[in-house]
Amino acid sequence: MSEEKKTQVYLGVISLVQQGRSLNELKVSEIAEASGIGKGTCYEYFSSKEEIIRETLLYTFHKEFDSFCGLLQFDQGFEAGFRQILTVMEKALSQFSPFQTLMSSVGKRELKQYVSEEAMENIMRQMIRLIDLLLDQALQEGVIEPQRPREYQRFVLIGVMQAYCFQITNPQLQISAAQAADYAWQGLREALA
Amino acid sequence: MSEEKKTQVYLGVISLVQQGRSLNELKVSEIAEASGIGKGTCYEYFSSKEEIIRETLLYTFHKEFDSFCGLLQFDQGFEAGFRQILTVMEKALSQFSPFQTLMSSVGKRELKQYVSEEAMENIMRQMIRLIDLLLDQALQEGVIEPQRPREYQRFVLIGVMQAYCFQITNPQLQISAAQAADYAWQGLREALA
Amino acid sequence: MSEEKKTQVYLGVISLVQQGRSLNELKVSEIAEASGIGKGTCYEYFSSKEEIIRETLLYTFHKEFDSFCGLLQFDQGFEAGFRQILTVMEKALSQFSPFQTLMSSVGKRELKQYVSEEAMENIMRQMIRLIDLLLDQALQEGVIEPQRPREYQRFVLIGVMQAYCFQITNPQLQISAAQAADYAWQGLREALA
Amino acid sequence: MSEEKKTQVYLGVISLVQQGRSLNELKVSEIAEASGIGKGTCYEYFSSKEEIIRETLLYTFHKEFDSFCGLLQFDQGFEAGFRQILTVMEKALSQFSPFQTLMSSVGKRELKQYVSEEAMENIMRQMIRLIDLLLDQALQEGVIEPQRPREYQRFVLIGVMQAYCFQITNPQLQISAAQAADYAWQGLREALA
DNA sequence: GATGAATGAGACTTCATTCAT
DNA sequence: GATGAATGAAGTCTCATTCAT
Repeated sequence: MSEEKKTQVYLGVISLVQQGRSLNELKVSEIAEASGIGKGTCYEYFSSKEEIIRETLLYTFHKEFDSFCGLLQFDQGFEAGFRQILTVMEKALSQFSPFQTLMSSVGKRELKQYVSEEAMENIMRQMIRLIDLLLDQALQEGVIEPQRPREYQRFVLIGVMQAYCFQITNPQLQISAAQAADYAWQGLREALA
Repeated sequence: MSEEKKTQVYLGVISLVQQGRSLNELKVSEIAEASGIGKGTCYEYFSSKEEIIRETLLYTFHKEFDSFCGLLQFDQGFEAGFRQILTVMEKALSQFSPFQTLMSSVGKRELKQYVSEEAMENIMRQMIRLIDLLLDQALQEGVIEPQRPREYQRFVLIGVMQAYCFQITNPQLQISAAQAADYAWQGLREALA
Repeated sequence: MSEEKKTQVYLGVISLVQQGRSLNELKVSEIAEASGIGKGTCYEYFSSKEEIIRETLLYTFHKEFDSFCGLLQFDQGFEAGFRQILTVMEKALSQFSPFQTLMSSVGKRELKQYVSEEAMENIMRQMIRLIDLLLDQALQEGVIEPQRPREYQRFVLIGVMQAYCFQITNPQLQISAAQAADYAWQGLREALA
Repeated sequence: MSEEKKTQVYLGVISLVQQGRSLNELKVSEIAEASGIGKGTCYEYFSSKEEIIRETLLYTFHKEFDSFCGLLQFDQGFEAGFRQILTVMEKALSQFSPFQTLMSSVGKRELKQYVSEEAMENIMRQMIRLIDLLLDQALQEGVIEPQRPREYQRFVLIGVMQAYCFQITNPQLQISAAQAADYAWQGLREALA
């Protein structure tokens, strides 16, 4: 069936990138080989190489975003949920998740070539909604003070998560993941309490 | 003189990228034309297209980093200096500074192809030193409490700066630059005081 | 099939050289056109222009050497066989056989670039073997005296054959092929009887 | 003076070829460097690269031919003179004389591109004249019988000289230069006496 | 539907030649 | 007269795409 074959191609592209190739140097012949299909067959399901890459990016993002959301736990309290997110992000970053891997091989500029402005905005909207869900839970549990404007709350949550990722991906800062998670939690508390 | 011609080429590349082209789709003929020299002349000063791009990245980064450092003010107090940095970053991001522009058109993966691991680490080291300089000033002025570990201090400073950049570059969050700067300062104070 | 396409290319190269082009001035596009295939197709069967030329030389030599050997007749006596060789060489030289044509457009120096030292030595070894076969027949028939050392016999046979070729290819000496063949036979007899 | 500079260039070309480069791969920049002059200066004395190569070939040939003729000795008898020629040829071949070196790097085909048909014929005429001079001396001394036609005499002389060169340049035949010279003399005597 | 041989546009790079100094 | 920086025509080779099987 058509969607299966397409997925086969997505997985081929992902495997190549995970082997260290960068997206814009992939050849159609490589993709076909990595996907276990013939070169010509790619053109039965996609109209061009660019479409293959664009759709692979979208596929990967949705897959990863869904699994990311699935891992979220709102039932064991905000702190547990927050730390769970950090863990998931750390795993994604250190294990080179498909999405992370793909993203690291395209610049923002190229990304726009592949993914429409609209798709990007949609993604961003979903992320903001997720952030707000988390903040709502934190408020309910009284972890953070209610009087702060929502914009500031978002600012802080984004900040600690980004700082966490930065620490993880820059070993020169010489902090363990656990230590960074504690700092993230501490920073969040102090800035929002 | 040789360095002048090279600079001419760097500027040609930068102008192309600022016109919206992405680094890895540039043709040598375009670069030559944008630089106002003949195609063959490029090869008098660089041995390959890759060398042109690599050296342009290094040139741009060093130029920008120097000018960034030059704009720092340590003499009017920490808060003024901190806000100055935010302003500079905002200007760089919103005006598409050459470096920002170039960076947005290469993924991390490609970046490694062009810039050696060692050069990357060197850059990171310089940034950490800069962060520490700022934190030292904040400590001297009593803006932040001395008992916190330096790692945590860095974590927070990086976090607010990254969050600030994130707000600036994602207009969907609907915050003005000034507002975001206030949040950054507030977050810094609350998390480190 | 792969070997057929390669042969198609060999024939293309040969036809170009027979039209007066010299090997090292051939362009891939010309070769492709002369072979009746697309430029890119050449690179499906050969990895570079140099490989095309090298393999064409080897192909042509083997083909010609085989047909040369096939024309040899050991069954009608030494003189008939010897004159047959001269005839074959004369035809090859005057009709611009593929091999002769190719050889005339590469210097020894270039030849070594294309054909390995080992291949050259192998060829030479085969030629010596051929010479010895002829000399053995001459000895059996009593055309030449047995007491001469084999090295001298070879020396003479090579000498008359080379002189014959020299006469053929230098019309200034104003000898007909038939006359030259008679001289070759006479010289051989007198020097070896 | 003009001729001096030209000679400087000839010597530059010769030195390059003696270093193993082949004529048709030389770059003007290399020739200029090897000649110790600027690239542009070449074009003050020659109108093109082809002219440089053509004139170098002519220069080298004439120089070598003259020195070859100069070494000939007609005053110590034919055998001494004949053997002297063999020695000179052997030296030229084994020591890679400039001419020999240049010749080995152009095919006959290329040679025609560089040297006019007329020049070639002229050279051949001179060689025939030389051969005839030698044969005259041999006749005077009674080394060879007078009744043979001149064409046959030439045929034999050319044959032994070519066979000698062939032996020298093909070590696989495993004959020393001295042995080959004896065979050459022997062959000449037997075929012409 | 699946394939991969064939293709040619177009990329990078070289280098003979020019010309301002 | 001497130079070499600048040039662009032209070469080799790649690779996305097509299409006959």
